[in-house]
Amino acid sequence: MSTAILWLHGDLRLADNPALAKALAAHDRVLPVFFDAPAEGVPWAPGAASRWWLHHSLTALDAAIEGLGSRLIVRRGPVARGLAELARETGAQAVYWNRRYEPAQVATERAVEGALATAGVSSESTQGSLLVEPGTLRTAAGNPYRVFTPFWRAAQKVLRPEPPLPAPQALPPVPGTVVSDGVPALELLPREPWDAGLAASWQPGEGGALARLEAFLEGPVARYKERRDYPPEPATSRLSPHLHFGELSPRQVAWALRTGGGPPPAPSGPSAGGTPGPWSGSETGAEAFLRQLGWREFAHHVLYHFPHTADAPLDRRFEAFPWRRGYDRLLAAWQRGHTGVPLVDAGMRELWATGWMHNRVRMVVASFLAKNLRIPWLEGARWFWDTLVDADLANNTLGWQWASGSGADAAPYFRVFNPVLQGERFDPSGAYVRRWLPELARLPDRWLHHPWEAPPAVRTGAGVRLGEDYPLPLVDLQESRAEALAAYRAVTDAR
DNA sequence: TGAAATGTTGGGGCG
DNA sequence: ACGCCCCAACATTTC
Repeated sequence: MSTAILWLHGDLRLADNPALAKALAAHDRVLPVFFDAPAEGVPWAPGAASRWWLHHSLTALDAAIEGLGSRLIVRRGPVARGLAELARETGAQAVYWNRRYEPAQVATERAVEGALATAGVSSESTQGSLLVEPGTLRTAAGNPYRVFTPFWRAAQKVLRPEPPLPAPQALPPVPGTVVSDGVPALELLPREPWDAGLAASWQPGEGGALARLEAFLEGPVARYKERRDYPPEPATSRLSPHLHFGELSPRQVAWALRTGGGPPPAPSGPSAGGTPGPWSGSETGAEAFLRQLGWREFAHHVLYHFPHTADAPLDRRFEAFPWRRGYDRLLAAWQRGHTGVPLVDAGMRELWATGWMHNRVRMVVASFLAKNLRIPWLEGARWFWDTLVDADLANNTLGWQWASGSGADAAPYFRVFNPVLQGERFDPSGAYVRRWLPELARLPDRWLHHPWEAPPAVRTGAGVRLGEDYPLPLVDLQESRAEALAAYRAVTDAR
């Protein structure tokens, strides 16, 4: 009897899992194992919201695996030694996993390969978490892409629609002698019960992921292109945490977009060089959403090639940026949604309450932190890391580098969002701000996004006393914008 | 996947 | 009728 180990590693699903399929095809027995290696103090160890999600996702996965006649083995790290020991215990000949591309994950996989080689066990890794394997795309000059548009153009040339692999109908049982610590032993849930808002907003696990995908395809995707930028509307997919934990693969999403999300793009055949992109004219909702998956690809690609960017600017000139000093009070106000700028505060409160924030608002709050407050973007990245259920090192890093102007893509430093204009443009009815800032709900639309400029009588009539019911803005938007531009100019001029 | 300043144009009020 | 000015609307440039 041949035995394989399936090391689950950021791919908490049974459908479209290449490592699982490959292991099942080649072995009589497949032992699914998850390792938690929560070394304290390690940079970018999972935050509180991620740990909450992981607990529930693992619990769901365990139940699904039991439904197929097996069970999930849960153990504590370190992974390399743990896998070698499990192989010795069970006589496994091979370990299968799907590759991941964050710097620490790459290092862990190298360590696993070394330990398994020493133990005489073979390593079998497959690609399942991205549409395009990092390292395979290069510019004409042979460099990794740093700008999204040419990256995505190149990616589309190699992308082929592929049907996802089906989930197995059954799994061979794990021998009773194999010990699992169980999910609760990982102590992933918060001690203080602050997670009610998360539980009300999300259903972690493969079932929840597929349900969310189906709901998106049945409704919002058709008008995704037009509505995705409007925070009060339920126009986005909310698939990000499911994708992060691998409860759903991008290949499943891409396939569903082609087959179930409106008319499939015209078959363009094997790419003829020189033809315009498939959606050079009018982009459909499905295509616009696929482009967002493209940003996820791009983020992973950039972090893979520039691993220092998780902690330092991609553009090294920005290491000399004159950040504000002594910003504790301002940072705390931003984190809690007490900046006095309604769209910023609404976003930060949505994040705290639900573990998620609309993408348009993420850009606005990030610009406000890095530019108007001139607080180091890493502080924002760390807060997002701890509070987002979709916290993902590649996406978070790219997003913050983009917003701070120090990183990838053609995002010039001088792009400073004006949160008042952004509010008036993307939340014109004020529904989003009123939902998250009930203390401002009675302000008329005209003043909702800048209450400090409202006539006193209007504020009184709406029951808003600035400085008491709602704060005055932490900084003057025009002044702080000018200061940010001056600071950025100082850095970018000094080559 | 900006915002603000600056430049240009054209309609209309008015002397 | 004509020129002048104002200014909204739009385009371009700059940060």
